[in-house]
Amino acid sequence: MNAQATDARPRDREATRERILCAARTLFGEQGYERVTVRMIAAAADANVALVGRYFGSKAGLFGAVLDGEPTFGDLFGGDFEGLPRRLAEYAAARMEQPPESPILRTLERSAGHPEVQAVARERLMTAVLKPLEERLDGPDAHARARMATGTLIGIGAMRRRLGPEKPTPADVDRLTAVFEACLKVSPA
Amino acid sequence: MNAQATDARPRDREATRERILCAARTLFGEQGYERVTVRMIAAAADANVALVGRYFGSKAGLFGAVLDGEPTFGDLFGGDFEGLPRRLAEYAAARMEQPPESPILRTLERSAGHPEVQAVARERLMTAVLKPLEERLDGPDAHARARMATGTLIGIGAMRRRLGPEKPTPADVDRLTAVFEACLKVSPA
DNA sequence: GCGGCTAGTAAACGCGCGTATACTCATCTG
DNA sequence: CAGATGAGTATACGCGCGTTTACTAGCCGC
Repeated sequence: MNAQATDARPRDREATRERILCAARTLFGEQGYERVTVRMIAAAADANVALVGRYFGSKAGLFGAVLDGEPTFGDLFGGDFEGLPRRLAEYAAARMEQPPESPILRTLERSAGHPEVQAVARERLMTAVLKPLEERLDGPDAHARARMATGTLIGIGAMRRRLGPEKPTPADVDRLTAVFEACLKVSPA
Repeated sequence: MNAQATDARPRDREATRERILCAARTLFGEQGYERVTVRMIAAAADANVALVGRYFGSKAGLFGAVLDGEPTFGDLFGGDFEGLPRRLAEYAAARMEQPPESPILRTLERSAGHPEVQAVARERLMTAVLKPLEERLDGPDAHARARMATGTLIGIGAMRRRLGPEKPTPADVDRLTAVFEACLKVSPA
């Protein structure tokens, strides 16, 4: 038997790269860009620190790669327009209840820091959330309405982060639905 | 005339302390706890770095002193309950338009970082915003409703920070009013 | 079987951070 | 005017960060 099974791992650039990316996704999602160090990521991925630099160029590059891999909100926004506020409400409620894996919003809302990352974060926020939502909206003020709904989503996440998760009641989901309806409505009352 | 006016400053412990505190308030409000260094604060206050330590014990202590000096939201929440959503909307709209001085929300929303500061930030968010608002609300779910409105306020600030300020139209204020009404209403629809 | 490409490693570099220390000198008291 | 007090200063310490460099060793084609 060649050495022990514990420290034997086949050399595999792709697999290692993937481990690093996965660890980064989790940690960035949990703690945001600034608080996560490349050493933490490397340790979580059981890889060497230098490999982060080699495979992703820099910490910011790795962050960008993480964002690139995040799913779009197409499925959320895609259905019928009538049910959109309710779907957003249910998504937000789910986010309220438990720390999510590491969706784009959480990562972004946690990474207000380095200006280097602000650019990529803002660009991603626009292309992945704001723009798709905006394109779903008819009538005037589509941008402002999409912006308000996005802001509400972010705010709910921020609150959960500050005050801890909270199990939403059915009344909460109803209220959230009303809030998103108010956000997206063309002319308020 | 004794010496030049440019580099002559009377030795005044209180005044210097105040300059540091003021600079910290501005910088923390603009950039958050993590991104602001004590050297930046000292430079902005035209004071020596060591004085920060001497007068406030530590960076976290200085942050706490800043939060202590921030105004409460009593005036916003204090008026008639009917007009509360509109007042919140107008406040949020004003926040959308231009970077505010350094209100508590901005400081808090920017300081998600160090756990040491998280505690004081959360406590402050609760005592200065969430609790006062919650106490203004009658009926069930007061906590959830206050939480949602607070989250919306934070979310709007977060959006402005990400995407830049944007001049809100009257329609935006109307929409915001509707959103806050939806947040605060006892039973949605 | 062996040489070369390259995945993976170890260690260090330079930097900026928060903080602590030792000092200078303006101001006030007698 | 002389001396004490303490506001203000200059500087260094230790640390952890992102990054880089020089090296080791596993795999693959010949």
